[in-house]
Amino acid sequence: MSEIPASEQAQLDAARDEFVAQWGAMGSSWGINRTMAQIHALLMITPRPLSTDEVMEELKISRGNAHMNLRDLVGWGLVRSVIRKGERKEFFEAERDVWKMFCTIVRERKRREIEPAIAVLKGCVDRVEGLESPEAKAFSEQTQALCEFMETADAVLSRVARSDESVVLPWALKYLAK
Amino acid sequence: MSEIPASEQAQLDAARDEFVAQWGAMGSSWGINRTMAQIHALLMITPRPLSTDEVMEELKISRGNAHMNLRDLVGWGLVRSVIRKGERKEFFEAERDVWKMFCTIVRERKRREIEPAIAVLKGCVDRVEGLESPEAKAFSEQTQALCEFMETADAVLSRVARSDESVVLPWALKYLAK
DNA sequence: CGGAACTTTCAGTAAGTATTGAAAGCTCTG
DNA sequence: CAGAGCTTTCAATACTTACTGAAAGTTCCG
Repeated sequence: MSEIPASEQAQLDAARDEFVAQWGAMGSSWGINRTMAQIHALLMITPRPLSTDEVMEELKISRGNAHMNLRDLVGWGLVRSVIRKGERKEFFEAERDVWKMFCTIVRERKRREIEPAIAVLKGCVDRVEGLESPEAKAFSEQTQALCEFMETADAVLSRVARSDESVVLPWALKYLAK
Repeated sequence: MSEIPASEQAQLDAARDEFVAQWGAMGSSWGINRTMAQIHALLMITPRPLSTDEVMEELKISRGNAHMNLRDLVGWGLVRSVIRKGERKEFFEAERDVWKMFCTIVRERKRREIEPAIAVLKGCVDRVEGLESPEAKAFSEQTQALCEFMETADAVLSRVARSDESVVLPWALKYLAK
């Protein structure tokens, strides 16, 4: 049996806590709720599935909170639930491949945010069709430019996130990075 | 003098309000404060610089709020202030070129969010260097993968946002979009 | 210098979001 | 079909973030 000094364990625990806290803070600034980001962080760095109770315990959060955010993460496709045979409890495990994670996030944000935005912009463009005042012209031009931009972004992201390409992607991007 | 029927004006106003409201809502979901996004929207679709008072009036917000958010927008480089000769008031005008806007946002988010994130991740990697337990190994591998990912993203975005390329960019991306 | 015109700050408050904890719902098993 | 074990929901509440409005600060001009 190999030795794992208590001090090393403490050092690791501290690093893990730091990571979870920071990932949570980052989430906030990207419009993602702190707890959700923390749970995600915790699952990413834990090499085995965790139960709701373990998540509650680690992060000192309530059952309701843990439950809801785990569900959301599953909804995003970033976490999957695992049922062990013979156990009634549900366990959760995060996708650990960063490129797959990236593709998943791109795909979801595209669906949840970019596509609706395009619809809204198109609506705005339509509403002023045919108006002749200079103000109307300015409005129409700007909304149309934004709309085209979003459509291009949408198309580019579709290509980038095409799941069967997630193996090539790191390679391609690293090349792009020069 | 050309005719601009009141109904057309009303139609335009409604469309403008809709656009401002929706852009504000979009901002929220991207972690940007609603008012800031609304001011940005308003300035984008107004073909002349506006004063703080005009912004307050249009959006029905307080002076303090208008002021702070205008400052933030200037800080992001999305809005510039214009001083007309002979006038003491300050006016504000948004960048209208969507590709320049895009580059500005990329550059700022990179600086404010990606770079600090890389620093944090590096810190986490360092803290567990040399630890041997399997848990430590898992942690170290995951943080390292995230760190490399962020560095690649950082490099790619640097290239994309290089300001002198903002003319080629639309072309390049439209090509990428297939 | 006095004060008009405008900008900036910030304590207090309002509005919006996230969290808790307890109750209600399932589902399996004896 | 009773109840243990686990999940789900949600009203109440805590926390966070954004906004207001008034006061203080700056700049310019006669």
